Amino acid sequence: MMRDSPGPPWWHGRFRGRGYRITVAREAILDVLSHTEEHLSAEEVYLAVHEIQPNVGLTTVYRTLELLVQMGLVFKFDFGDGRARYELSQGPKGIRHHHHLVCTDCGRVIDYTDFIDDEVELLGRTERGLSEKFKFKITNHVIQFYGQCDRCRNK
Amino acid sequence: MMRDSPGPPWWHGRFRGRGYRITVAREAILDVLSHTEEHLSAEEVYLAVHEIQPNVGLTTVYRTLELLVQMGLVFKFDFGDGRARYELSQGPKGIRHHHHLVCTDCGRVIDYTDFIDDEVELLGRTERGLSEKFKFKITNHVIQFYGQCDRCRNK
DNA sequence: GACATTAATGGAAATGATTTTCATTAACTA
DNA sequence: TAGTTAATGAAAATCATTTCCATTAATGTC
Repeated sequence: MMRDSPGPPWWHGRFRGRGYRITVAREAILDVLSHTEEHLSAEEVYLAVHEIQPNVGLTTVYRTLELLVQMGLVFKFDFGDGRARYELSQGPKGIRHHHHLVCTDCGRVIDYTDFIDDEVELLGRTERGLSEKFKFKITNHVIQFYGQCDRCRNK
Repeated sequence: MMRDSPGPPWWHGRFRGRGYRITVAREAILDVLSHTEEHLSAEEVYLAVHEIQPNVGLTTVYRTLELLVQMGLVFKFDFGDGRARYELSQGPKGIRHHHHLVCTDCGRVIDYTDFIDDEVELLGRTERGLSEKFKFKITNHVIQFYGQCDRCRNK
């Protein structure tokens, strides 16, 4: 994996700009999020953060994740297993934009990037149309497919 | 509003075919769902059902909604307000296929049918591609846009 | 139509994710 | 370095959803 570049993390500016403080807890949470490929739940983030900063509480993790979602730095998903899942929306490395394929039997989630270009193109067009018609300031979208994965189908 | 056609409701066959019983509670729940334009939560369905059949419990509403989702008769959505929302997926009247636009400030949800044809076309194509590549049996999809509605923007 | 079988039900209790409260701590600013 | 106040953490509260289990009622059979 690529080594992190030196100097202050890319998101410091985003925080300072809005008057948010840069704290140990926030550093740790963003560190965890930017070093995983998975769709972590709040508790999973908490456990991972605990390895680095044992005195960061679960409450803070929830609060911070919510803040990051509001700021647009993190996407929040519902894959139907009763807990929210979080994912960095972008980053210095420019995480590849993807959508999700969810198995309704076992809960497995597959990130796919195929067809993304067409999807993004259509979404952009739709977004512009909807913004105009309904006077919405659209900031985000979700596309997900649900079904049964191969493993579950052959059970 | 159009009067319901006489004879047994359209969904009786779907139930009988799978060996599910036709009960008072299920009749009432489907009745409520097929006479609303809204995205009801389980509790809202319960309250509406209570008007017709006061002895149907909340537990049964949850169970039935889950069953209907499994059967594909009902769609379950998460609009981010902490409770699931349910909507008849189709019906005798062939409810217009639509997608959702959600205000992240006030929670308002707008159903839109604009651009639906293009969306459905693309989704179909994507669905076929994904099914093949990942060996998924895709049964459903979700598209939603999030943003700030006009009212909330001018506050 | 009465009967047997068993799916379906409902109320209470349990669960579990997320939020609230509030006293304490630690970033930032002057 | 001190003052201001946003941020934190632990415990308690919330609240949607699920589980348990004794009871009821839908369906097929005689």
